[in-house]
Amino acid sequence: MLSQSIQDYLKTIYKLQQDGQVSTTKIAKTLNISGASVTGMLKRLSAMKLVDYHSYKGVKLTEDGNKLALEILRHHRLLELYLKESLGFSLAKVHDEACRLEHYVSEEFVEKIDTLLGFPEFSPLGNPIPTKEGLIPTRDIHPLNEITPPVKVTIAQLNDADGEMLDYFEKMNLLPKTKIEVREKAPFNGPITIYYGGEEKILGNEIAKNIFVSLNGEA
Amino acid sequence: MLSQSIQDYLKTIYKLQQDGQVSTTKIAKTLNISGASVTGMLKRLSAMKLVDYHSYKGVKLTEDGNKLALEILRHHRLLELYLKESLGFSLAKVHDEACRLEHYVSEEFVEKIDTLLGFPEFSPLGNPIPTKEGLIPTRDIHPLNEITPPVKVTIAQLNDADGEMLDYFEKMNLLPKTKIEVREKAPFNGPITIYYGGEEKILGNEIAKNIFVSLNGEA
DNA sequence: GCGGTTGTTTAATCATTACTAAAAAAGTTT
DNA sequence: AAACTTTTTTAGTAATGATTAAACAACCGC
Repeated sequence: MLSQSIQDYLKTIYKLQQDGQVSTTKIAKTLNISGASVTGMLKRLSAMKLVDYHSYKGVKLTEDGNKLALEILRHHRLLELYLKESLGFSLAKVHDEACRLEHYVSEEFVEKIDTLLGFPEFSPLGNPIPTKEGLIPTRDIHPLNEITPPVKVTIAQLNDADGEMLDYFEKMNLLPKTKIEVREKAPFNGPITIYYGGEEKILGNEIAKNIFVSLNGEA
Repeated sequence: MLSQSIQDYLKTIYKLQQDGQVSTTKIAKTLNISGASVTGMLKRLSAMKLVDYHSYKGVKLTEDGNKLALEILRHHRLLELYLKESLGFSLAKVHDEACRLEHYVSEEFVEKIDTLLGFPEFSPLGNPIPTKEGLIPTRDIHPLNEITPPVKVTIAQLNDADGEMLDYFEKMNLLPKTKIEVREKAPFNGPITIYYGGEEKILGNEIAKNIFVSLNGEA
């Protein structure tokens, strides 16, 4: 079995890959460790053929690495849903608990909760749950920072990469299924003005990038 | 949080303590590691004030160590019951899965499954589940090797220390609630002849030590 | 294209937790 | 009590996975 650490690297690289080039520093920041540690681990992962890594050039998951990352995500997101639905955990705590457990639940455990939950497609944060075969359900959603106002949208997905940001979303009540009105968007990646719950709020671009919305009300 | 390794040592020492003096070698055998590793760890645990350790004299858990060991056991046994009752795991797999997860579930997780299960007192293997306050439910049970035949008894508890032995119990269908007839016991810790499920079986003393039975039919 | 900033890698270290081999202490025989 | 056996500890080493400090590469502005 892969170490917890390696699993975390793979998961992180997978997620960062969706946003473009993956650099040492990005990984280091995401995992809150030093860049040097990342370099060291990337060499190991490269030797294990889980990533393609070339000094100063960034990393990419290999076929194998990708498959493993999807398995880990599957565990994580099924656990999230399970913790919420079956054990009544609050959204705020679901992510952290799943982050710890995902490395240690057996394949059988995951199968069992998958069945129990009726083979769900999305986590409570709206993230797609890869199937056992590595297929990822898709929806027609858009990052909030690319929405052109004015328009009414529904929050569909929150990036589950950053625990602190999730705390913020929860505090702000910006959760999946919430309907919001996008009122204004300042140019040059400026802040975005939205209206929901009877109030107007302003979100920075960086935050908005992590909120995905659907235009058709699908949550 | 204590490392998985430290938690395993504490749990092991706790269990061995119930059988008398705890030596380096006993711990090493139980955990399947070298004696030298144990010596090293005992020094660390001693420095952490979790055990009283004096070279060549054996170990004892301190007050603090005992408290932690009970917490770990609580996690383990509640998980066992949960995996069996709520997720339908087979008895055979419950132990291993719980062994892995016990180190990583949060206090809140444990509270939730405790409530869900109705604050149970015994694990599926019949082991007492310590309460949050560290109290241990008791029953009037006896190790099978100390039973004087002939008498009919009910299996109440299987020691959950050794995975392989559990496999054996399961294969032999020697599980809690099973009613058995103790027919004969050879002197000088000799084998014990029992009858159940329409057959007569002979158990070695070492095995019998790990089976606890009740005389009053209570399982 | 030179100098500075930023990002990345190397090198040396540390903490954990295991290991083996050898030394030392304790216990057992005779 | 001397000799032998068993148990335990010491000493030295290894793998993982993190660290800092320093060297090195890449990019950016002028």
